[in-house]
Parts: sequence; structure tokens; C-alpha cells
Amino acid sequence: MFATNNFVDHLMKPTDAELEILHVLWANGPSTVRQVHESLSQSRDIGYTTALKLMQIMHEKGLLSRDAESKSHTYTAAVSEEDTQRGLVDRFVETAFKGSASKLVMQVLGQHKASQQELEEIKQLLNQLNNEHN
Amino acid sequence: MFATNNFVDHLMKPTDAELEILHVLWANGPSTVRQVHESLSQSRDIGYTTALKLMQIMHEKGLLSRDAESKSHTYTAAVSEEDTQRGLVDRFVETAFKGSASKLVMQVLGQHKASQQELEEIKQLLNQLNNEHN
DNA sequence: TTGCATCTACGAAATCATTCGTATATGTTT
DNA sequence: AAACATATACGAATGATTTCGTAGATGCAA
Repeated sequence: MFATNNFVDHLMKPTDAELEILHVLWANGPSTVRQVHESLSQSRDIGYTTALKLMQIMHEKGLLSRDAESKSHTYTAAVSEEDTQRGLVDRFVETAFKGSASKLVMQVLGQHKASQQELEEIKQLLNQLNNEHN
Repeated sequence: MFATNNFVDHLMKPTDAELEILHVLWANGPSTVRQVHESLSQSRDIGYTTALKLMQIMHEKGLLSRDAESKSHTYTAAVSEEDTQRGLVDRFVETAFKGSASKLVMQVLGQHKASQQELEEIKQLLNQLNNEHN
């Protein structure tokens, strides 16, 4: 067995609002506050300065990096989608399922429709894990 | 297709501290504040009146019911573990994975060790889902 | 019945997340 | 250069969560 991801412990837990912003940056790449605000506005009401403030705080926390060359700064996600989701899943499994990851999986699979292809991918991963066990 | 669980929308979202208490009650059944507090004390520092206050609030919210016959009240979880976890998963898939349940499953399976038996159970569920697709 | 242990009720502080208004800086256009 | 549009910085209100101290009720024991 190899050492696993202890670094997850040090990852900041983004709040819900912060996650919204990270999703925009992960999807669109480096963006200005205005661009992020416009994207967020499509799904909910949010003031421009609210988005700005959030991104400033996220920059302080180290969740975003920024380039301040021009008048309007350009922000970039400083944490990867994978690492962040890994950390979130860790916490979630712990708080909601008392550490039982397989219970979570069962719950999710039973509750959400997945496409044929998605099911295949999951099966494939399962077989792979099965082999590692032997 | 049948109507699915719209009632999930109306389920209160328990906070982290509230979830801790629900887990105790789900595991041990109806309990007094003292019993719950003793259980919680095993995993972390928490004052007696803190546990009491939390359970009073949860009672107000409808998360717990209580029997006030004797001097010390007996509390019972008023929401089921299944329903609660269903609601939590819904939110989590939405905020952390933008609705992609299969991405969540892949992330969890890749990240957490599951026993041979757990993997088998999951596979079985997958096959079942596969059949429903055809 | 007086006192002691234990309970509930409740107020309130501390922290955090979210929100936005206002002030000020910056750069562009006339 | 003056005016305008647009940017950042920042203070502060609000609401939710967690925490615990203190007061007062309750029941049992001496």
C-alpha cells in the first residue's frame, strides 16, 4: 500500500458560494469579476460587489490567484477541481455517512439516474478495484 | 416512471452538529440528553448544555420528537436516516458536482478503500440498474 | 422539609458566511 | 483636463451555527 492523500487535510473547505465561483473558473478558465458575475447571474440574483467581495476573500484564503496588471484583475482557480472534490467528499462521507463510503455509493446509485455509458464506466472501475484486491 | 421524492425538498437540512446527534439517536434509539451527551463526549469535547440546547433547537425544527413525562426528557429522531441522507446527497451532488452523480461515484470509489463484499454489493446494484435500462 | 443532584429554559457571546452600499481609484472619451 | 464608465477596497449589517453560563424547576434523600 502506498501513502495516501494526507494533503487533503490542509485543503481549505470552500463554502457554497465559493464553490459556485470555483465551478465557473474551472469551466471557463481565468476570468474577471465581471465575467464571473455575469455567469453567476444566469442562475441566481447576485450583486456585482458581492461577487467581487467573495473573490477577494477567496484570494486572501489562497483559493484564487490573480493578475492585477490591467484595471480589471484576472482571477484563476488556485485549487484543482479534483483535489477540491476529494476534500469535499472526505468530509461528506465522514459527516453524513460516518465514514462508510460504500453506503454513500449505494445511496447515490439508487437515487440518481445514470446513463448506460456512465454505468459502464463505473463497472469498469469496479472491476479494476476488484483486481487490485486479489 | 413513477413520481419520485419531491418531499426531499421539504426536509430540513441538518447542520453538522445536528447530524452528530441524529447519528447517535439512529444508532442507539430514543435517548436522554445525558445519554446523547455521553456518547458525543467520546469523540469530542462538548458541554452538557450545548448538547441540550442543540436538541431543543432540533425539537423546535421538527428534527426530533420528545417525551417529557419524567424529569429528564426522552428524545427520538423524527426523520429517518435514509430520508435525511437522501436529502444531503441531493444537495451535495448539486453543489460539489454540479449535478453529476456518476462523477461523485467515480470520485468516491477511486478514493476510498472498500471491502470485497462491499464491492460485490455495489456491482449487484449496478447490474440491477442495467437491467432496468433495457 | 430542607438540601442536593440533576434537569430544562433561556440569554447571549463568538464565529462565520453572505450580502451590498459607499468611497475611492483608474482609465477612456470628448 | 474634465467627465464618465467601470474597477477595486472596505466597512458593516444580517442571519445562521455553535457554544456555554446562569437561573430556576424538579425530584429524591437525609
